[in-house]
Order: sequence, then structure tokens, then C-alpha cells
Amino acid sequence: MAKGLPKRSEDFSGWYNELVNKADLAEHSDVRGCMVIKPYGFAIWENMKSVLDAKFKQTGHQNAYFPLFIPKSYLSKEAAHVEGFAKECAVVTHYRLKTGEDGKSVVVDPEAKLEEELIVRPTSETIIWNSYKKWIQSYRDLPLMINQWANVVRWEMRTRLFLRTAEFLWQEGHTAHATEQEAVQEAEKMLEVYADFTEQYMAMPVVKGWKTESERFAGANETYCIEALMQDGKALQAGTSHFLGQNFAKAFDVKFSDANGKQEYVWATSWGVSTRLMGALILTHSDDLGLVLPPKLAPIHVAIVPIYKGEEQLNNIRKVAVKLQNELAQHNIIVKFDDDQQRKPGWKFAEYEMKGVPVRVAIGPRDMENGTAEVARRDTLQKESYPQEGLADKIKALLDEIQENLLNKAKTFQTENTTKVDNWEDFKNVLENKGGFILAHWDGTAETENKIKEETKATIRCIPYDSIEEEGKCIYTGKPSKRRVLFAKAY
RNA sequence: CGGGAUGUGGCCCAGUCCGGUCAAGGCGCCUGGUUUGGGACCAGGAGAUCGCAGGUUCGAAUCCUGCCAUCCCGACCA
Repeated sequence: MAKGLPKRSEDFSGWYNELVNKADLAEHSDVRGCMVIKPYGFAIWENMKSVLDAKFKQTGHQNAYFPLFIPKSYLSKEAAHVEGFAKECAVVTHYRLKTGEDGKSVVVDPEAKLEEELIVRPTSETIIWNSYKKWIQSYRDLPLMINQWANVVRWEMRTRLFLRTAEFLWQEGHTAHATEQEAVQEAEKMLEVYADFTEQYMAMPVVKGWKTESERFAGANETYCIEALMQDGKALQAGTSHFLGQNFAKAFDVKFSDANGKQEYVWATSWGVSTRLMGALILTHSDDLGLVLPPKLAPIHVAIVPIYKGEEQLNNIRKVAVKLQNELAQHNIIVKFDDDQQRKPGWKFAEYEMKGVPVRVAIGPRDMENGTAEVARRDTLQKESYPQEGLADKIKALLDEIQENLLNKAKTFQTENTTKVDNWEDFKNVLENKGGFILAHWDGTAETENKIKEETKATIRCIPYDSIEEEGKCIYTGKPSKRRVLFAKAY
């Protein structure tokens, strides 16, 4: 049994916090709302990052880097944009410290006040578009497709490790196009990239859709999003892609000459996913014993635990383990052979379960006599003995099976926890007693959306791509509606 | 920012009401030995300005004031 990990059924958020801590993923820093991502957690993020980075490059994007600081005046050039972010900006006002009057402390030097305050980027549209103005003159400069891996700061009032931190790591793509159609296609394409990543790598199914007007990104004409359902029945926005129209082009005066020499404003997109995906990964698969990782993102795929009496037995087991390790290495399967002498096998079993290592192999004297090994899978906790001969192939297949099983399990969960609802009573009932996604009709007004939010805390997560046209009545006002939208309580 | 709770070696925490050899215990860590098929055992050892800053007092982990942080519930959250 796990030591000290609260049960999900009793204290879900306590479980989450302890898991992040005990699986060695991250911890709180001394700075409010900011986290230290520890090596094991960062290794998972690096795996996510490298897969995404490759996908961005395959779809024609290049990486670049823009400054952390944004002049205050830039932020206010796009009205809706500044409105959306103003309340959560960190501001740099001075550039120097000096020794305080007591001779020990340091104080801000009042002489060193900046002429114009700098904003620590909450997102980089403004500073990037300021550069794009210089980079784009002709239709030959388009499309301009750039991605940046960076940290951003949003001064949130209440934070949770990975799910909402004041500083977080992310990537932000920023593209410029000659035509509206091309920009819309780009925004849609990148959402597909995200959805493909979450399903194929994170084993996390998502609902793709459009945000309602009131949930849109500040400065966007359209926000596309992927929404995932967590184990506790709450929704998590896992990624967004925005069609920005000509809003930033106009704000930063970015025009190009088309083939006929006519001046036009360029069309824009931006899109991003963040370390919040780490939270999504944890909340989707993990259990009361600890983290459960999909093999495609796990830093360690296989942990080998030797069980032995004395050096001689250990050395014999080591030979088998190293051979297996080498065979698996040829398939890029990362193996940890844990021959730590201080820890007993039971401790190691629990440890690798806590850390979500997909496959554990135990080899002891009994196995050495029989030429077998005990293989345990993290997802189902099943244990089975296999011959050492051909074990590498067995494990390789098992890892694929685990990846697939995790996705299927999550899909089943999502399906079972997506409820169609046709009236207000049922809506409140399902929300209260079952949770999850709710598909219901809505009259399309921000007013109704807001009232539902106030009364139930549920928000419209998105208007799903795949919701079919049908005649219906808004569950709140009874007014006619053409399609169902996706409601849920959200993180 | 409002309501509630908490803050004591790396971690979990006793002690705070009623000020005076109280800084206790468990986990972890270090050394040595015995162990190893589901979180081992014995012996020895190191480690604490009791969240921070003031104040009251002969004396403060304990009382008072302010601040900071964390957790839960709200507000907020492309």
C-alpha cells in the first residue's frame, strides 16, 4: 500500500498535491505561485516538448526567441488584448538596487526608475508583432511561421502545481498569412496537431471545438480548443489555437504588398500548450498508488528489481538484467536496473509504482532456476512470469499494449461521463451528482452562458466540432437552438 | 482580495489554552553489522535561530501586534 498518499475518493486535491510531491515531479518554491520542476517531472516535460517540437517543424514552423520584457505601451496597442491580461501582469519599474540605510539589506534604488515600465510577458503577441512589422513587407515574406519555447508570467490569485502557476513554461506559435483563409487553416491545423499529440502520446482523448465569444482569447476572432475530462469529472482546457484576424496587424501596422502591389494587412494566428499538460497527464491516468505514465512519455520504461541473497546471486541476476537492458536499448526502451543494496524489493516496487514506471521486471533466485522473470504492468497492476528467452520482444509489445490500454480506458471514461441533457433540472442534477461533460442546447447568448455559470459554476467548454445540427431548446431559456454545446465545471 | 485552518531539524508532527531543564516522537539521513519474492532489523551518530519582524516579561515555541507563506471555500483565471 502506498504510504501517505490520500485516496482519490476521499480527498482528490490532497491526492493530487501529494502525488506531485511524492512522485518527485515538482514542489512549491518560496515565491508565491511559482514551482520548482524537479528532474523527474522535467524529464516528462522534455519528452512532451521534443515530440511537439518535431511536429511543429514538420508542419513548417521555425523556432525563435523574443524578450521576456514587453514595454508597457506595446501591450495596450490591442485594446481587447490589454483588457484581458492587465489584471495579472508583473511589472518591472526599476533596474537597480542599493544598500539600505542599515548597511545590510538591499533596497530598490529610487534613482533607478525606468522611463517606461516593462511588463513580464503574459504572452508574446505584442512584442512579436512589433518585430513582424519589420520583417514583413511583401507577400513573398509570407507565410511567416514561428514558434517560441518560453516562460510566461500570469499573476494568478490561486495557484496549483502544474495546473495553474504564476510562472509557467509553454510554447507559443505566432504566424502571419496573406489571406484570411490560410490563417484560419493554420489555426485549425495546429489544433489537430495538439489533439493528435494528446491522444497518441499522452493517451488522453480530447473534445475539439470552438470557444464561445466570452471564453475567447483576448484579441482573437476565433479560439479553437481541446478540452479533456479529468478523473474527478472536471474539464481541463488542454490547448488553444487562435485565429487573430487582422487585429494585431492593425494594432502594429503590419502590411504587405500583394502580387499586384496593393497594400494589405496580414492575417494572424497564435497557439499554445503549457506545463499544464503535466497536470492533465497526472489527472487522467494516475491512481491511489501513484503516477501512471503512458510509455511514450515515460522517462523510464522498465525498472528491473533484483531479488537476491548475497553477491553471487546478485551478479548472476545482473548478467540477465544487463542483457535485457541492451536488447531493449535497441528499441529505444529505457531501462533502469536498480541494484541499490539498501532498499528491499518491496520498497522498490512501491517506489516505481509511485513514479508511474510502465513495466517492472523482478528477477529472483526462483526465476534464475526456472529461467523466468516476473513482469508487472503499472496500468493494470497485473503480474505474470515469462521466460527470459524472448523477454525483450514481450516487453516491447507490452509497452505498446499499455499505451493503447491507457487511451482506451480514458476514452471509455470520457464516453461514460459525457451526458446528454435536455432540461434544466437534469442539467443541475447531472452536474451535482455525476459531473463530467454535459451536452446540452444553449440559446447562443453570452447572457444565458453567464447566468448558467453563476448558478451552477459550469461553463461552456466549447462548441464541439462534431456536434450535429438538430432542433432543440436552450436548457435555461427554452429558446430555440441548433446544436448542443459542451458544458462542465472546469479547472 | 473576503471566510476558515495551518506554519516547530529534509518530511510528518507533540508541546501553545495555563510563559520557567520541552524542544519530544516517528520517517528520512550518516556509520557499522545482519538482511532482501510487497515499503527490513539492531547499535551508534548528525541535524532546530520553534515562518519572519517587533513588543510584553527576570524569562517567550507558548502572551500581544504586524507581516509572509501554504491548504480548503469563495472572488479571479485567453
